[in-house]
Amino acid sequence: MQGSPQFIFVGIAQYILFFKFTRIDAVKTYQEFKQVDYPHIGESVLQYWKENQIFEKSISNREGAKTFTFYEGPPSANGTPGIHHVMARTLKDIFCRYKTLRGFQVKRKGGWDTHGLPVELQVEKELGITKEDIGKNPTAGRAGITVAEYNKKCRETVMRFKNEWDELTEKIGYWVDLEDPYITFDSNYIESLWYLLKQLYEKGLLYKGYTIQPYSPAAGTGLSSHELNQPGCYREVKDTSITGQFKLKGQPNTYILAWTTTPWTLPSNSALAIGENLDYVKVRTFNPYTHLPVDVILAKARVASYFSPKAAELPLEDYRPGDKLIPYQVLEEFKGKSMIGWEYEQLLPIPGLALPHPAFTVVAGDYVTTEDGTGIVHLAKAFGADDFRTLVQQKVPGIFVQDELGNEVPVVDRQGKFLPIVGEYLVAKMQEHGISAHKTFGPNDFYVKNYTQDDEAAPDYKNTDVILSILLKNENKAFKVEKYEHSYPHCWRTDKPILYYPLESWFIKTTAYKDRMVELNKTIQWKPEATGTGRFGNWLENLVDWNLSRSRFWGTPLPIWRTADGTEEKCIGSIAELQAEIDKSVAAGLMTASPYAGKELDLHRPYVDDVILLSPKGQKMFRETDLIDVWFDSGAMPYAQWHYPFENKDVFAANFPADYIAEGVDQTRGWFFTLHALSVMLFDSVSFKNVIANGLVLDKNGNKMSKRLGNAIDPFKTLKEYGPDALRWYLLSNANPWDNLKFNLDGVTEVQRRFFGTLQNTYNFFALYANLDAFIYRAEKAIPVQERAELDQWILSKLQSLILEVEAAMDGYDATKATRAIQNFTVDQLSNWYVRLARKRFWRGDMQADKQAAYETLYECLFTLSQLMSSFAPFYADWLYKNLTEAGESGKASVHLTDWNTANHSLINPDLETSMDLAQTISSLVHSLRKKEKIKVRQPLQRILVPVLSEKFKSQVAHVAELIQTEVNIKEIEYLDDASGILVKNIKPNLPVLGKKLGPKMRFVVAALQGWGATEINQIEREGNYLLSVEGEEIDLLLEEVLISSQDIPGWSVASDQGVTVALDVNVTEELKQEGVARDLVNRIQNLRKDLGLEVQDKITLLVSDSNPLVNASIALFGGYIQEETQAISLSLGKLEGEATVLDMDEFELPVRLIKA
RNA sequence: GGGCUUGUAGCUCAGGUGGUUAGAGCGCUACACUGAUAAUGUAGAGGUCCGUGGUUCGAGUCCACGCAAGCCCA
Repeated sequence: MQGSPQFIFVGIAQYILFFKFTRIDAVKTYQEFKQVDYPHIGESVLQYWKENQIFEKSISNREGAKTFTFYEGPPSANGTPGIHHVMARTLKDIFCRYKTLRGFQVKRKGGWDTHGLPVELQVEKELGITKEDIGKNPTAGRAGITVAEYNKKCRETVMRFKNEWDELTEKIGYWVDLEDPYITFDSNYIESLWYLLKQLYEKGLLYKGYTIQPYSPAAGTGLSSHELNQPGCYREVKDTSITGQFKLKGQPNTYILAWTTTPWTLPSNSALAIGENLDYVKVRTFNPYTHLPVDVILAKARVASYFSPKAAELPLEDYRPGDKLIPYQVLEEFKGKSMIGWEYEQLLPIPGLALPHPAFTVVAGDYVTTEDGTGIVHLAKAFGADDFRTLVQQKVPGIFVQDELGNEVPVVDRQGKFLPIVGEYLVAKMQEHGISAHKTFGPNDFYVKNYTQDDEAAPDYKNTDVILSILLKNENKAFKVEKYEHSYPHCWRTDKPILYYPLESWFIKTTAYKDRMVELNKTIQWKPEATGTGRFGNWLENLVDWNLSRSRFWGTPLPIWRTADGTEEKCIGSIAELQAEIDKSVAAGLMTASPYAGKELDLHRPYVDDVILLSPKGQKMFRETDLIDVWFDSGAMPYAQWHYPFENKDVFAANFPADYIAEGVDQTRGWFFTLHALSVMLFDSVSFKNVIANGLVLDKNGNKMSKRLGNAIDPFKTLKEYGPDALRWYLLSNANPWDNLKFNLDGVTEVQRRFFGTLQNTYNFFALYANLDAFIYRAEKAIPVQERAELDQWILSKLQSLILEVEAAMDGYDATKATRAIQNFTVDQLSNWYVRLARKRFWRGDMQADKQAAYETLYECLFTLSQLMSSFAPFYADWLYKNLTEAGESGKASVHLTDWNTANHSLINPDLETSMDLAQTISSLVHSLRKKEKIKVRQPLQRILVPVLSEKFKSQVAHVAELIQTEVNIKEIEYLDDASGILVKNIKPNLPVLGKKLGPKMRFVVAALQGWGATEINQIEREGNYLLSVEGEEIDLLLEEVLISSQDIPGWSVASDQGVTVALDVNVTEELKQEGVARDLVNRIQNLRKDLGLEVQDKITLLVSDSNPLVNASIALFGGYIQEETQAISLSLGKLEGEATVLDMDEFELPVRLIKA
């Protein structure tokens, strides 16, 4: 090596390096690492990125390039981040990094979700107050807080853990712009929202309507679901339940039975719901109250609850009115589906409450069960959320009347009593049926629950439900009436039962764009696909209008002002418009001054509520007090993050729609929907083209992580122990991100050991020898691939295939495939095969072409890997990249600033890859045989036999013969072809091919082939076909329809796998034995060297005891080899006197003396 | 209750369009290698492919009905 041109060249490079980096170990151009501290790599690379602004450069470098748009779904910073956030954020990060390498400019604006109920609840809890206290003065015994103070507190709370979030984001290497994030409480952000709301308003898509909510007539207020979940709200109560008889039209004397625990809703019945897949029966029997014969319909599974089994045998004709047992007979059975559309007569035909078709028909309801009742559910549109939704979807009208303003109102008023229209009917019916009660009822006295403090213990006490049930019994309209104990929600303030009641809300008419949303959804690539077609697609198919209203305090106010009578209203679409309207209002004298005069503009409550505007007709308009759903905030981020359209119109245009977004699958009806809905309604576009909906991160036993149970994984602790790269790699490679992940730290350890450890070993191996040989990679001086060894060509071929595989996976948003492919290449191909077989090339001799080629090949593999893996393990990849490139000074400042190296197709050599596969298979088979025969690999053997059935196969094996020979320590490979005459062939049907041709006749042919011998096989091989007679039919069997293999060599011990068969010649000749001893000797001396602590390059002298003829013969023949391997400058046989080491040679002992030269 | 997802070795996961003997890694057992060495290799054991029916010459794969777990919605 001394004096070679290569050395001089390298020497200069080192010289330069010495001064540039002032390294102490200046001879070493590639850094070597004994142990690797992965967390430290994460920290130091992060530091490097910060100091050199690598993230900023990765974007500014791509100025003018095609854009790849990513939208950040804003997290809420009022809680600390968990391990599942690492998953979500990693998933977001990798595709942005990948696309950057592929030449796109990828801007990623961070964002924060700041409004909403969770924030408010947290503040309520911390202040020890409830919703009732907000906006009230403190009074005796109660806290109180102004809306202004309350919202101030919310604003403070919501960013409380921003620092933790930012820290996590940085430490896991999620590149997103944290300097200039969008914040949903920002005035500019809200202004954009107002603009969008006004767009919807002007399209007529914003309207005020009803939604069925829990309502307390006693308190006169709606209750939120969280108020309803307060402990003690649900109580066991006894209510009158009625099974009503609804008379069918077109089927004489036939009734549908439907059960309700709220009889007061029966006057509002307008449909009946069945379960499409449930079984129903028609039963002939008698009404237990009127004793009239009736045919009734109910779910088959409920028959036993309505009829006594003892009565089943009784003949119908024997029934006498008053009999305890009522006979019954099942007439027919059918599926619920067949009942859809059946018409029935209105149960209570109250004058003025008639409805047109399709009212009073049977519809399908997905919530119908056979757990209680009749398996048929009575629907009253005004008084049940399910009822309302079903009837809206089925376009069935509900029972409502018009109030004096022309608005539709239910027949129960806000005090919880029937309107006179029902009251009058009931008064008349009570007279008609002679029903007496504890008091005289007037038309205005029918409260649906006891809201009037009536004494329930009073004699003859009857509530509205009871009165209704009596009259239904009398009119042959009730099949069963009984007290029923169940759990029913009560108002936490008044203790009175609540009603489900239609309350006013603002809606976005998403249903108007349903078809378009469905259509555009089909253009989105969902990962996994089923979330798009199923979960999201089905949701769109069953879309209802978006209820926008929230009766809360901390959120985006609805920008609609209305007159008190609701006849005039105005929607405000910008701050400027608001200012102008305020000015008008002030000029008209409605306000003395603008509430914002001299103050900072805050569009939140309570300030915006102080604004009174002037209507066109000169009336006062007040803001509708509702806030809007926070999901509108986040769904509008494509526009509002840029303050569109007030600023950045061009930026928005260049970044809409997103190419890619990712969030948890729980966002399907949340962010994914609101993004989609708004873009379709406002821009007739999707808002994202590709989306990954990731699953949950569970603990290792598959349970939900929770801080309370203590099974939550702390991301910061995990990062500290394992570093970011192994963690990210584990999250991505272990399972598809859309499946739930059972998070197990052992898995992270495994990734670290198996993948990163192996890669690191490979790098260390390279660095160690490259430094010894002073090798530095120079692309321009590299040896052309076709001039390199076959092994090099092979690994480079594999490498190109890997690049293609990673590209395909990443272009299809499949990170798991990509990471697994990289890992398999690194561990199986590069480390366990290439490096192992090529090792000797690195440590032998001078720096000739073969050795240089080996270095270059290994370097190119590692270099390419650093780029391929950089999206997934950004810290380690950059560190590896820097270690590889610093020496040559050829690299960029970071792997993340490089351009993607696409695959070189000309280097892909499928034949060579097949050959190498064969080498691996054959080696494995020989190992297996050696084990079976108990002959260790160190013992050389003469030959293996390989049957070859084609020339191609033979040449493919011959190609890698030397490799196999070295790998399994044999002298030669002998090929057995047809001519040898000793092959035993096997024939099997090629099933996929033959199955299509033969179908049912297959099994006869399969049976026939099993009986075949050499004659038949030879014939079909010779002639290309064979006429087979089965079941009296001639079948022409073609050669390509069968598979012929050789799995046996008579007289030999063989092993087979994947159609390859190998036999091993186990005969150990004297010379082979001697060679074996020589190798054993080398092995023992190497161990001795190591025990003595000798360095690789240390020379020794060796004296071997002249005591064993086998050893003597071995040394005579292989002394040179032994000396070379053990770096012995002398090797002599003789009598050992004094100090000697006794080597255990398995079969004998051998004293030697080893002295360092 | 509905929609969707998942169920394959002790554990984590692969298994286009149905094809004969269902694979990998970890773990376990044994052995080998020893100039990548706190590294590595090889082999072995380990399966009712959640269950039951069905379609088919043939089902882990397709269909139906269940069971179990999870998410979302009621």
